[in-house]
Amino acid sequence: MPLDPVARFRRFARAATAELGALDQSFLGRGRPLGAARVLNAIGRGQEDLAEIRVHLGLDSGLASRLLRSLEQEGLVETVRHREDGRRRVLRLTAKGAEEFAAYESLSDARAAKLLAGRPDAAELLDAMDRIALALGRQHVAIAEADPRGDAALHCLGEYYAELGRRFAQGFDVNLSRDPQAADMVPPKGSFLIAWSDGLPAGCVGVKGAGDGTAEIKRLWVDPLTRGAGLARRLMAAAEARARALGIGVLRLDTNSALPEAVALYRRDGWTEIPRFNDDPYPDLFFEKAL
Amino acid sequence: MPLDPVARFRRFARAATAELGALDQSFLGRGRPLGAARVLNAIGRGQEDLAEIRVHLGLDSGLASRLLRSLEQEGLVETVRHREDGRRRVLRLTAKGAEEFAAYESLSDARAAKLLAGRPDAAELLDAMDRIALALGRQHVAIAEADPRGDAALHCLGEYYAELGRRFAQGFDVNLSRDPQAADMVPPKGSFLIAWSDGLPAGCVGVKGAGDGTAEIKRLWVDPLTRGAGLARRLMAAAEARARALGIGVLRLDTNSALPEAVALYRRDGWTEIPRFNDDPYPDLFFEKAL
DNA sequence: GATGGTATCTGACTTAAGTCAGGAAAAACT
DNA sequence: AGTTTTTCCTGACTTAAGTCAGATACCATC
Repeated sequence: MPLDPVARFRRFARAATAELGALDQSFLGRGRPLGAARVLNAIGRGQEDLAEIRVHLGLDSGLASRLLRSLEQEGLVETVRHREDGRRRVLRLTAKGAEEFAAYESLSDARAAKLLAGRPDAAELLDAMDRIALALGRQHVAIAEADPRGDAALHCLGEYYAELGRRFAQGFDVNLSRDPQAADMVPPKGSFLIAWSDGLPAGCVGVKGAGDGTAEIKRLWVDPLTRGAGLARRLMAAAEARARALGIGVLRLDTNSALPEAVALYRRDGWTEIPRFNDDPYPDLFFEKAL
Repeated sequence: MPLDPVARFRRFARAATAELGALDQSFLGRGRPLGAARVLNAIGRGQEDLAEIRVHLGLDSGLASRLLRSLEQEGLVETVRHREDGRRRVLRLTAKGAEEFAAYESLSDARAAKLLAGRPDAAELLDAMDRIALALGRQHVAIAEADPRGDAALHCLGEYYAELGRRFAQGFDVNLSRDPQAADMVPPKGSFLIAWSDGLPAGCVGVKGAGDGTAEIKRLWVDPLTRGAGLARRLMAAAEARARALGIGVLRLDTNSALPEAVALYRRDGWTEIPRFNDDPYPDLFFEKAL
């Protein structure tokens, strides 16, 4: 007697909208109509193209224009002519606008914290929420270069090491592996790319440059909850493109046969197996690709 | 480097509202303003008190009155005088209203089915959704008498047997246990109660009447995802109240020391241990309570 | 049967949201 | 250069949503 999937989904939808409606409420309470607050927040989250915002919020062009005008009159937003296309307008928060945006953010954060507080099962709840957010938001993952010593990078690497520890029969100790120096994964020598799912890291890859026109791909990791959507492949493609832009002509990498998905990906994407090129104890497979 | 819980929660909230907004859209598309559609759906879901709906939807009394009026003029809703309180109005869908409600339901169902379709990970997704819906909606669980042979009852009992199988060292085979005849759990002899979480069963308990003023409590089960919120206790209290109403003076039950939470609950709620009163192979503890 | 409280309704508002036709400026195309 | 397309703006609307001050009918209580 399994329950009806549609009924389960709809129960979820009702519960979520009932609770999450409360989060939308934080868009009120600052003396500004919902529409204007939504536009302000879209700009604050980095959308700077009016057309983009119109599509995203589903607004009529006249309405969007008026809402923007009211924000301008409040002194919260300023518009600059687009450098290449004079018809377009680039939107930016003023200092006052940024303050106002921060106020909305902290209202939302407070509501979220309150909903989480005092739940003994918060950890499992958050895991379930991650699963859903990542599944529903797969399309919106964006890859961007990041500091390999930043918090997001450390999160990704921590998860990566933990997974290797689970997957390798002998476990995995970072200290036994040649830890790639972060300095080699910063331009102009190399690069470190993170896949961002709505502001949270969901995957990473490092390009560790040798400084001689070659580099190694390191630390390819994808959050287990987002796997199966081709993110690893997108990360590899982004890493190759970035390497090319940095003037790197040959990429190498080492990996382990205990990671068959990764090995299959490399073979499929034009990597060729080569002999061992280091004495790291963990890898047993080595690949190369000319760019 | 764990991710910030608030950020995770808010990512979830954004992903969910973006996707679930689509479900709200099904409230449009039938040529009726959102407000009226929401009232119609609230009535269709069983809310028949105008004040209740006003609170639930957060409406001003004037607004609620007008929305209701427009539904009446469309011939979708009729109002009856409350039997006990003449100020109140009991709301009911007309045949035409029920049709219209069903149309909204199937629109929503179709959207939900579409969002689920083609997801290879639908099963895990639904588990995560259940967890969230049950955690967020704990307050809204309602206990009601149900047919012990109905689909919901079969679902609960299936889960119950499966859990016993996991918890008992020797496993559990329904056929070895004295299966309570469903007929003994139907009024006036006994009762079968289900805890409903927004239309889906989240727990159950049976009162198996002997017909001589005594009865046995059977099949107390709570969905693992809702545990820890006192639902078992509420179910037991409801079962006792129902038994009392059926003229039952003494309740008995058998249980197993492999189910310590249940045993603790019985002891806490005024049950006293008694000697074995049947030869069922599974139980090793026996309790009684005078009503 | 007077008093106070409750549930709903009515009418007169204000504000927000959404629609639509048209127009100006800039870009893209021919 | 002329035409078309794109991007945004403006003004004149309609509709929905929300507010508020009473009015009406009913209930409970003394």
